[in-house]
Amino acid sequence: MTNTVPLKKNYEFSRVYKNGRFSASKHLVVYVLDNKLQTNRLGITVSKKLGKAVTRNRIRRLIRENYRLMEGMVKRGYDLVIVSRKVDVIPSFYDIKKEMNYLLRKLDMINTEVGNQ
RNA sequence: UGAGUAAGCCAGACAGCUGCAUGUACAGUGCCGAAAGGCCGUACAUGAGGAAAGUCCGGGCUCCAUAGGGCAGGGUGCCGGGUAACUCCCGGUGAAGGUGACUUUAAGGAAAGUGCAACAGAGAUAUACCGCCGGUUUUACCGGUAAGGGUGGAAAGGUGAGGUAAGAGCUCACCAGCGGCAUGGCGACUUGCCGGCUAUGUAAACCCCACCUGGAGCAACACCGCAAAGAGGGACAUUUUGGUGGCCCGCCAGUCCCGGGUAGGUGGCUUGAGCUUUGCAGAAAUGCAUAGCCUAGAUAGAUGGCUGUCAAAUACAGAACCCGGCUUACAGGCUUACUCAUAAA
RNA sequence: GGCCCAUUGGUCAAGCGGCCUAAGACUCCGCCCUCUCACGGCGGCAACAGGGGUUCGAAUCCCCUAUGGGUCA
Repeated sequence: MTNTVPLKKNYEFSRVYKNGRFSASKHLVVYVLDNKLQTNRLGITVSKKLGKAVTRNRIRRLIRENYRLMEGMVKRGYDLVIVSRKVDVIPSFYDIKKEMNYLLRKLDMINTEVGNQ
């Protein structure tokens, strides 16, 4: 993830929740806010209500891997927060991929020239 | 073959592509920096568990006094051993359960004292309702009695015989309980003999006895930087205030509180009561010796993703200062020893 | 990560080991009152987080588990 650094502080998350645009699907919610930087900042939220440490680690890793694979297509200069919603079964890699692609396109975050290559 | 008991082991593997963290090496005269150094890149090595979990105990470590005294509080509770220590482990004793292999066991003291024992029942730590026996002023009283009935979790040892007006440890035998002596054992205790003739239960109720126990926790603590403070207001003057924690003493300091303000970094952070092999001691837990090994260390938090093969494999579950235990969760598979039943030889 | 606390009807809650078949209030249901509704009156349904242990007897005492919450930089 060469163009992305982690989003760390609680007040940074709060700013994105309060001021940013969002879009939701079955398993995910994505928040986006312009950060006026050269890089993107990514925060992943998996609530303790979703399960124990192994389950939460699994979801977080799937989200992170999918973001890594489509990072080249995402526009730069934004703060992103991806929240996992409560579900009964852990979603698969391809579910996450499909939903993330859909949500980022809906929020106009995909760089079309790179995406068409 | 079936049923079971005990002890122990494994916790998907391999291959390909592609990511992450740490360490080591190398290079670019790339970027930042005064420098030390840091960032970026490539290669290689290593990279979660038997419970990492719950936080129920015990320690190491750090700070508070070098952890001191007394009271209070808390914990443990058959005996011996092991250990750094333990509410742990091993072996044994007693008791309970099982045909058995074996399992379970908070198992000191009720004769130091206090409390409690609802309802039922005549009576609950002492008693006389029905009854039995004797007597009389004969249909109800008095006396004796605790065999029998009934109540209860528990009714002043149990069974049998003698004895008696009827009965009773009143007497005897056996059993149980208590005390003494002896035997075996380090000991819990066992076995035997003798004695007196009876002592409700509850201590996971207060308590007594013995032993242990200072408090807090890596968000401890140490250092650096920024900011703040050093301004202002208030308290105290050694019988006070704070460190100090449930209290008192003792010790230490000369200041302390309010107000204002608080988004950083480094160390602690992994070589340790460590792991593996062999030998010796021991019944075992464990100890000693020898040889070899280095085996996660993150800081929004690293082990991931996809594909293929194996009959199937997403069981429970993710290190956060580190160890020793306990408890709880758990798919499937394997090994060893033993018991019972049935059959065959 | 560490240290603490709590759990009783749908909700808020009281409860000396036996008087507990568990107080009370709100809610809900039925009846009465009223022309009707509300208020009021009468009656009813409904709970000790789960599992072991101690005890004659446990909501209460002890242990384990689950869930919820607080606090520390």
